[in-house]
Amino acid sequence: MNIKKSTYHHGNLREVLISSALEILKEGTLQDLSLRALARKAGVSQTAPYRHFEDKEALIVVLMQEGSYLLQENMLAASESTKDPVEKLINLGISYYDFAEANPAHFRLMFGGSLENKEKYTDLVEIEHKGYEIVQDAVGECMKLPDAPDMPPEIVRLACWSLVHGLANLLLNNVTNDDIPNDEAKRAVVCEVISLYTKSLFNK
Amino acid sequence: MNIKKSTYHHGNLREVLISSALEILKEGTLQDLSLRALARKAGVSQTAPYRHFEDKEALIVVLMQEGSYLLQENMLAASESTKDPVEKLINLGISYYDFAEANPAHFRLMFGGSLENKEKYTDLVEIEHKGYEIVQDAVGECMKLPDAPDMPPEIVRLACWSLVHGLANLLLNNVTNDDIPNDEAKRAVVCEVISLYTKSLFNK
DNA sequence: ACCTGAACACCGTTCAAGT
DNA sequence: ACCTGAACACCGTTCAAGT
Repeated sequence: MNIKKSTYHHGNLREVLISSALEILKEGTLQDLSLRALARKAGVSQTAPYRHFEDKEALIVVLMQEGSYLLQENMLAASESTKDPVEKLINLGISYYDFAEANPAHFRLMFGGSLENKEKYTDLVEIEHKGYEIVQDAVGECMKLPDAPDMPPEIVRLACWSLVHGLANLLLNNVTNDDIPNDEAKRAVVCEVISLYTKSLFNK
Repeated sequence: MNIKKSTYHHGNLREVLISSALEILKEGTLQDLSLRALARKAGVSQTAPYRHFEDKEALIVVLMQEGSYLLQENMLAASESTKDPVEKLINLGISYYDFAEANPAHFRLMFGGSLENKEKYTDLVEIEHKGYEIVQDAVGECMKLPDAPDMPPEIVRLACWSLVHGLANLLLNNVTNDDIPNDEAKRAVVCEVISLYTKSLFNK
């Protein structure tokens, strides 16, 4: 029968801790994310996680990488739904917002300044770079349009990204006091703002 | 001589705690902000702050209000430096960024989703509303221009605010991996992005 | 190689007690 | 009215010890 008994404990504690952490990010807040809570969930001693993560920051880095993957998957799926370059860019922005709304804690962890010296984590930097490239490519296609602004594409990219990022943050943290009744109305506002933006930029 | 001896302790512990907290926000990170640390700084027992703040959240609300005042002062000062409506809007945006760069921890506290139910705190909501009005007024003046977009002004306001807010957040948290060498270069990029935006919106 | 237990220095918060 | 001290339930992290 060759039953694999949990050797000493799991053997795959690292994976269990990560997926527990992802669950907490899905359901709870950043405050709920602690190494001790993860250890408790896994039925393991408080100090066991330290065999797999040097410290809490190391766990956070992995979660940020995981978040980048998820976000990029969403963005790629959204951009494939059309051939028109401006629509592609719009869909990219909306999918960015959708990710933030669906994963608020994860989004905050990724973009809330959790890391003091991000440059240290080259893997993370590399993965995030792929996200930049997705935006860069989409903006690049739009810049070929006849009415595209006469500006360095990096500036246009940063502008597009800032708009969507700011929009997601403001709506996520309930900063705007426009009486937006529900999530559906929120999303409609997002579409409107993004459309206004691409129209202004590319005259389309 | 009528020397006011510190009655039992200070008498003005509340004010001392608030200004200590502001110091911590100025010099340190959000993690450094704790009621116990404030009590220690004031030379008072760990539980003394609870005579002046119901809980940590109550302190945070006061700090958010204080931050809104400061930000609004900066914005008003910046917008008074010119008569041109578009320049006014640009200066407003730059002053917003400058505040974030000069007060990163305070900025994160204000806009990082620190509060679960902000609606409960009517004083805070009211103060923040004044900030919205500053932006609203500036955008309103720009909307009178001949080439202004045919869009509800609330949408244009949210778009302007989102752009600047996103820009501040991305640069603050080192999310962009463009090799921007120093703070001066960062600020130049901010000016460039904001100018691009107003030019696209108002054709100016 | 992987995990435990005790320990240290932190948190927020409550509650009875002191002036 | 304002503050203290002890206590409880949490953190992150270290270190010696166990399997």
